[in-house]
Formats: sequence, C-alpha cells, structure tokens
Amino acid sequence: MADEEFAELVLTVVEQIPEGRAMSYGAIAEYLGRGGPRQVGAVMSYYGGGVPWHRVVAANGRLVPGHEAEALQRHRAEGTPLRGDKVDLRKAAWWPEPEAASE
DNA sequence: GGAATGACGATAA
DNA sequence: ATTATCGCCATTC
Repeated sequence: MADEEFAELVLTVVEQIPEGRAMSYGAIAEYLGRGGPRQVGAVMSYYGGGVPWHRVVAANGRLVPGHEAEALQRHRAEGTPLRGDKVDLRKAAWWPEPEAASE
C-alpha cells in the first residue's frame, strides 16, 4: 500500500489545475519535492479517478496513456492549448500559485 | 538484498 | 519526428 499522504498531495495538486491548463508528472513530483514522475503516475493510476487526471500530461505534452482519446476530448471541450494530439505545454504549462509568486 | 516493473524524463541515434 | 536506451524513485517478487 502506497503512502496515502503522498497520494493525497498529488490529488490535491491535480485538483488545483484550472481549465485550459496542464501539469506534467515530473512537475508535480518536483513541486511536492518527493518521489518522482513514476510515483505520481502510479498514484494517478490508482487514485486518479477522483481528479481531472486528463489535465496531467507527460513532460513532452503527451496525453495520459490508456485514455488519450478521453483526455483529448476533455481538452478540446475545455479549450486547452492543444497541438495536434498532444497538449501545448508551451502555453498549457501550469504551476500552483503561478501569479502569487510573481503577480 | 537483487531483479523486475511502472499513467516518466531526458538524451542519443 | 520516431524509436531505443539509460536513469530516477518506490513498490513488489
């Protein structure tokens, strides 16, 4: 059984992702300062059912493996900066408290 | 403790 | 741009 605490943190961060934005596994792991992209992905695979998992993408903008079509439809519906079948992280890249640290 | 695996990431070819 | 390989971190056998 994995750390529910870590899982809870991951789910919390994912819930914080606004529409039209996306965050990569590595970014979440880095933000939490623990584990790595694999642990984030592992948590998502199990607990991802209660959060906008489609807003979580790979570092290269690739959509969630196993749910590409599902995520793609949601991104289209939300207006996420898509680039073909991938998310345009150039614009969609997001981070918790983005304006609070700058603006 | 060592080897294998996994919703990953980066680099090389 | 795509495929292959190595590296990362934690879990499981």
